[in-house]
Amino acid sequence: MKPTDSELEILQVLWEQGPSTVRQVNERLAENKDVGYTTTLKLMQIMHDKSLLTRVEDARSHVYEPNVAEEEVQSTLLGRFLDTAFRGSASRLVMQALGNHKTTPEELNQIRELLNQIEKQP
Amino acid sequence: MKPTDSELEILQVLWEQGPSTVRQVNERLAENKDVGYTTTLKLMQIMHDKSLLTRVEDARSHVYEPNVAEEEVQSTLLGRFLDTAFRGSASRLVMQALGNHKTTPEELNQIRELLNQIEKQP
DNA sequence: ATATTTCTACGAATATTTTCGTAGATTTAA
DNA sequence: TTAAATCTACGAAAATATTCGTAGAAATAT
Repeated sequence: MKPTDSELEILQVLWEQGPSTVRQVNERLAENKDVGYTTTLKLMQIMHDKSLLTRVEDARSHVYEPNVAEEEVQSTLLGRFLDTAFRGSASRLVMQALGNHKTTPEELNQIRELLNQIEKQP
Repeated sequence: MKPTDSELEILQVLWEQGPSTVRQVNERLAENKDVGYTTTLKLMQIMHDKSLLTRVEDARSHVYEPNVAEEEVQSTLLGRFLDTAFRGSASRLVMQALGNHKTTPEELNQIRELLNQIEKQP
């Protein structure tokens, strides 16, 4: 349950646009970078072997779906990232993330609410 | 300026304990995982080639220092991570980080202040 | 009906990262 | 002063990740 970078890219596409064929995924990826069809195919086959994806083989071209939830994967990756890049300090990561990147007032409020909730818990 | 995972581990040690010899770094790493001396040596040599580290060769055993600031590297990695794992949504990352990991009330207040500052800016 | 396109499967080339063995120099210990 | 230990440099093996070519089956177009 530790997708590589390329695998994560593919998961992103599937999370975003739902069940898709290899071609659909490849076309989406090709918008941003140079990648051959069989490359994407092979990766998705590997991901299927690893059970990162499920697929329906009824039709001629198989239709793939993520077999892992976005939040789960994010959580796993975040924990890892927190350790390797921020030596475990969640607050430092949060401050950097808020400082460097645009966030809407609405999102800021959401975060504030979350802070309150956390503080309420004993 | 995009250290690999192993390179990042070494940078962490150097950021934490300051200028160190290969042996010192290796001993620190060996606390957590199995790693041979020459493996660490080779990595640090590579990092020196890439200018991730500087070193003083006066003594018999060279003393290495990071040649990049922790915050810079974190910022670079964070940007990358935000894109690949959270599709660019800083707020989602922040919420997950706060939700999943222990944060002290003090840190929560720091974050709150930061939120206020951000909102104040036009 | 035949040719072209489109698909899967799969092996293997490439690229990248990580690990380590060996050689030779220099210091330290016996 | 010889032996053992410790260091650097370096090449190359091993592990991992990425890319793509080719073959054969099935569908589509001519």
